[in-house]
Amino acid sequence: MTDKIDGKDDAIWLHCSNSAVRRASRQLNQLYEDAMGDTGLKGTQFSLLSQIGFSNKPSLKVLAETMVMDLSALGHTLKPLIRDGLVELFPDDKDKRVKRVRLTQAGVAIQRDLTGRWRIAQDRFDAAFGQEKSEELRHTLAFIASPEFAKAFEGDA
Amino acid sequence: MTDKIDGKDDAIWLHCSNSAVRRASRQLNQLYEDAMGDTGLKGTQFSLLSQIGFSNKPSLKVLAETMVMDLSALGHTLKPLIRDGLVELFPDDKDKRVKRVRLTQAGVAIQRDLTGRWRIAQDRFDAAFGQEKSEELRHTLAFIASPEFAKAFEGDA
DNA sequence: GGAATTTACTGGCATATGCCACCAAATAGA
DNA sequence: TCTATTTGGTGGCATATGCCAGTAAATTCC
Repeated sequence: MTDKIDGKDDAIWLHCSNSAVRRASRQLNQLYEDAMGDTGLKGTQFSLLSQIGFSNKPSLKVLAETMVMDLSALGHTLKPLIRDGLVELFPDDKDKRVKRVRLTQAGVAIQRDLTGRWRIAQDRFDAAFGQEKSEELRHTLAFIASPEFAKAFEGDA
Repeated sequence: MTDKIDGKDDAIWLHCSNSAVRRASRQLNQLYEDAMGDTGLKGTQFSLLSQIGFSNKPSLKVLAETMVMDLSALGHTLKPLIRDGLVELFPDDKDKRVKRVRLTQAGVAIQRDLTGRWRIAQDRFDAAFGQEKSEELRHTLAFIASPEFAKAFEGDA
């Protein structure tokens, strides 16, 4: 039964929510980067810069949890931003294990610039998808990304 | 204004659909891989194996488009699967530029095994999220991943 | 207070993805 | 037919992410 009838029978992303989300993610990444593109910064980097801007000097741990990212993945992802002087790490006063993150001046400037470009992309998304549905979708996705959802997914028994 | 009031003011994923999808994607990847985990294969590899199984010896180009992936990215992603003998490439009869993909016997077996494990994860997702909403979400995401949506996003003018 | 355990990061390794430069085959044009 | 252009893939380079194995600092337990 491996080879179905012939051509485009079925598709994994119509059955698997994980595949569906990843696939949509690739598309959006494309669309948003086209719209913001020429700064050389990626969509993820914009997200990260923005979230760091929104936050108050978060520790790597906290930022990673917030972003629903592995701590080490966050560390890796920050490297190019640190190298390019957009972000900097500094030690916590109380706990010497902890490193906190903040935007540099350059980072703030870039983030501001990116936000303008991002806005265009987001407006296009809302136009194509519907403003209301857009917001609803983001909330839905935030729920899926929440610890409560993870608990419901795993825990229920 | 870089540092807002204090703690958890706002979040980029509540404003940016792209960030929202990526973040949810990270969570789901985690959850699904935990549930399927011990085969050593990733969620993406399951998607790919499944889609190759669903398709009829697609060319790399076609498969890439179907998966909404960059052609070269697909090539890279297939490498470990080819190396491990789950998938194989073979030339097209007519067009010597074209390479087609298919599962090997081992690939078919693994895919079958993975499908069983995946089903558990998907059932948990449906249970936690709601069967109906789950299906609806997949359709929504398929729409977002569609060329029509890309056109609407870019083209409208 | 000192050993055992936990916590926050780092570094190495592997996959996931994309862009760009290049190559070869196929196709359009003259 | 010969040349210019288009197409389908590959390889190199860079970021995105995650796991695992340390490491050092903090906390828990005698």
